[in-house]
Amino acid sequence: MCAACEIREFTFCSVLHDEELDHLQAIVRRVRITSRQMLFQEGDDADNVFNILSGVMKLYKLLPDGRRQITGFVYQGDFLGIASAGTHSYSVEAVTEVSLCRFPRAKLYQLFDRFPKLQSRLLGIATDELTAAQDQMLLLGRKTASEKLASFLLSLARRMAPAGFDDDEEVMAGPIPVPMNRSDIADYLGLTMETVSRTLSRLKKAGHIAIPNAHHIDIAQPEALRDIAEGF
Amino acid sequence: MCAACEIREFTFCSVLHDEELDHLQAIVRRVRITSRQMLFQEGDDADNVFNILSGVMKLYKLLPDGRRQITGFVYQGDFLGIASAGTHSYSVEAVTEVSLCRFPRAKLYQLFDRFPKLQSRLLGIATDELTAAQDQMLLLGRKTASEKLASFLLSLARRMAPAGFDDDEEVMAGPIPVPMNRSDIADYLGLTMETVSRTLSRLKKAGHIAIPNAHHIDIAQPEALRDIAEGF
DNA sequence: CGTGGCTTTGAATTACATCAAACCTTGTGG
DNA sequence: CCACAAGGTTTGATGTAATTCAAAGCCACG
Repeated sequence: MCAACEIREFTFCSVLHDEELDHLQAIVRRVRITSRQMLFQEGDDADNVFNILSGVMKLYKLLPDGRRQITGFVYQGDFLGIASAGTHSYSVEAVTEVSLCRFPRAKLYQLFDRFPKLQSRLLGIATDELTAAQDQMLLLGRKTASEKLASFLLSLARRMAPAGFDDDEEVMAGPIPVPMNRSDIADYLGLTMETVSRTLSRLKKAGHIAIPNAHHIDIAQPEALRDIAEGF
Repeated sequence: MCAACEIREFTFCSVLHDEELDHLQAIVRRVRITSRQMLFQEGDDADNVFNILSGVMKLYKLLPDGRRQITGFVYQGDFLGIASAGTHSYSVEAVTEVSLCRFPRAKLYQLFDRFPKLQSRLLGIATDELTAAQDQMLLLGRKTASEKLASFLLSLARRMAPAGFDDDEEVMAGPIPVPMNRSDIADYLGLTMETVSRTLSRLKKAGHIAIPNAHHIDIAQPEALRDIAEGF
């Protein structure tokens, strides 16, 4: 039931009020996907778009010899599937168990006529993603391994931090869950798994972070990490 | 006069027909900018959006120590200035002399109500840019210097090639103008100027390209270059 | 417990960067 | 009209951050 959706206010659905939401309700379908399962692949027809209810997924592109670039991770509340040519230009795979809302693209886009604010919202989302993509280009093209890892950890904290994380006050409440493995992080940052591991070890030795276990990282010195991330 | 605009059919303006175009006409202003002049800078209020009539501009982001990442070049017909937070997240500088149409953002966006297809078009543009950004992430994160240069030259050919260039038939009609300098190319591809120069020399020695002069490159073997670009 | 799949650490290699100098072009003033 | 100054480009020698190859640790699960 969309009207009672627990993450409604964090997604594009929030632009519609209760009775308008019925139109979304009419075309949506909940889907559940287990870890490592593909949602769709590069080249597939982009028949559906999605909204992440819970879990984490990775978007990536491949070169013929298997080199992989992860272009983004999507988290709870994120919109997924804006595609240009009618086919997807990247593949999507679940990092954790994921549940999502699936909308037939054609039907959703038909609603744009009746609810222009839906389309405005989508334009806003696309615009934000574009800004994020430009930040990532700066990271991939010009940042060092330490700067890449620092940037990544801070952005991960923004999305995965347990309640209590406050971006302004620099208060980190406990370790951040790191759902993806070292290989995924490497392919997201344009590095190798080994370099990711080594660089995390160095950040740990410097006292900037703690690593209670491979899938949890504690940001001990947010301010220091931010300086590194921004290249100071 | 918008209705008589020589590049009308290649821009977002094409979604409006003659009388609708008057509304654009009412808010547009032509601007001319000389080479090396800034259009706007990272952090500036995004009060205007632009349409390139002629010339080439570069978009870039900087790190505090001066490292630069060029996130894109824009050419004739390209739309410029989609920004998220109300401020620009990148700087824009003219590579050549440039003339463009300037639209006050607020006024243009007001037209979305009356002409929803304007907004659809903008969403389409944002979507295409997002796809291009993902391709560029793959390039920056995972391609070698040769692959980067091959990709760049082919994309440049698509935008700068003299009439007669046919993407399918692989017919290259004469040398491609290369308006940007080696340093710009380097900052776009995440390399140094020297590596760009060396790599071009190697492509030349291999017979894939000819370099009549620093600002013109002839793609002698498009098929070979494409294979390199795609990582085969 | 043992086995398989991550992750970490170590040693050797390499693609690209850095530092440095020579080599054009192009424009300018004598 | 030529010399030469300035800015960009190319080429060379050397350095290094990150990769590659390899092995050892560390869990988690049956």
